Amino acid sequence: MARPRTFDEDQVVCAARDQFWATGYTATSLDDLTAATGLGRGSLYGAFGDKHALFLRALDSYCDESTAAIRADLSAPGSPLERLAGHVRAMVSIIAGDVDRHGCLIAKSAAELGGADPEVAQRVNRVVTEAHALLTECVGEAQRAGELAAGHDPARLAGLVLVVLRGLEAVGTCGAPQSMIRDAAEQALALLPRPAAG
Amino acid sequence: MARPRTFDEDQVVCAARDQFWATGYTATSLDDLTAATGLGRGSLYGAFGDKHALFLRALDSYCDESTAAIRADLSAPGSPLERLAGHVRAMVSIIAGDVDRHGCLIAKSAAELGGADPEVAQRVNRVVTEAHALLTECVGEAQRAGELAAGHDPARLAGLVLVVLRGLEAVGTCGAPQSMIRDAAEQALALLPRPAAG
DNA sequence: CGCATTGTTTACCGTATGGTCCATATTGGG
DNA sequence: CCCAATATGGACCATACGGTAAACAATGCG
Repeated sequence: MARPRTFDEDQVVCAARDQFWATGYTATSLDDLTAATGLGRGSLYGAFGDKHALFLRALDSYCDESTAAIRADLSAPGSPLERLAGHVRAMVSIIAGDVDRHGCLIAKSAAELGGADPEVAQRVNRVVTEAHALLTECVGEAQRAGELAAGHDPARLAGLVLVVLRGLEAVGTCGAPQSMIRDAAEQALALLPRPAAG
Repeated sequence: MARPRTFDEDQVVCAARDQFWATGYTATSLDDLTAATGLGRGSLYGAFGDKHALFLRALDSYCDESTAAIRADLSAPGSPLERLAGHVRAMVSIIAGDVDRHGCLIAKSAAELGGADPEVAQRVNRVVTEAHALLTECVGEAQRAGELAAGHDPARLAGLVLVVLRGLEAVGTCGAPQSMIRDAAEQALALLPRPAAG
């Protein structure tokens, strides 16, 4: 009935996301996007609307993958505390291995647009809320398993873990050495309140 | 001998800094800057060079004030641990009171330009290094005063505190509720390793 | 009072921007 | 084979961008 598309929409969103990730929203031009995706302006606008809509699509893709990665880490094999530690260490690996200093697209978008763009702010806030919920669940499990002290509100404790995780990303983006990032993560894990011995 | 300037350079840098702070480097136009500073393009370029140089001046101003604020908090009256806690709570107040979601200009600049602009990266890294040094000094004092457990490397502990501080800012920028920010800060302070009782 | 020197103002420049339009190409249905 | 329908690619548009230049204003010195 009509000419079929020659591209895969998800692949294009992925390419656009990498471009936005590397150069930020404002500093990414339409020419950058056509070059990154291989699509002409007409196709891009026909399929996604405009630059801002494409960015939201790209951001959504990143957010979905981030949340899925957290969920995967926290539901991996192992005890609750092992899974929590595994997630923290996985984040450390990503942050310490980020040679290009692209940072996290969510943090980057929040910094660049969060204050002025409600659609971005809403997405960023949603990811943080979901991450907190997942961490809360895992902390609760660790408490019930006797790996962490009961008597602490798991949501509050998960909030601290979330703050540490975002802090690791932030200092990494600021160029802190890998050793500081690894050390801080291990200290945070070690200082989580354990049950009284015996 | 020559016509005198009609503006105060520091005041102009301050106005430009606020504009960059609000809208970011790339999204701030020359027109925004002339409007914010009240100066014409000629004066701006005559006094500062170009947009990038003016941004670096603005960033330097912000960095200097930030470092000075940390130093002031950590050398306020009170015991070392009280000063450390005072600084953390001061940061919490700033973050929780940031209704406009401007965030921290250093974090914002690091996110937007840190990966591509070595001059920005260097400044950001310097502030983080200085903050770490100041925190290390204060943590060491707290250990010597018996408020924190000896036997922990003060630099490592200070790294964790720095991570938590930057994390508080990051989650604040992401729209986390004030309660989470305050809670996380208090938990972090409470979990710092104390000397064994007795 | 000139005059050199510097600051200020404004018009202007070339370019890059986000976005649109249209001619062309490719499909399936009649 | 033609037509409706959608996709593609590139020319094109108005505007906004960072930056420059030149005319003009204000100062101190001689």
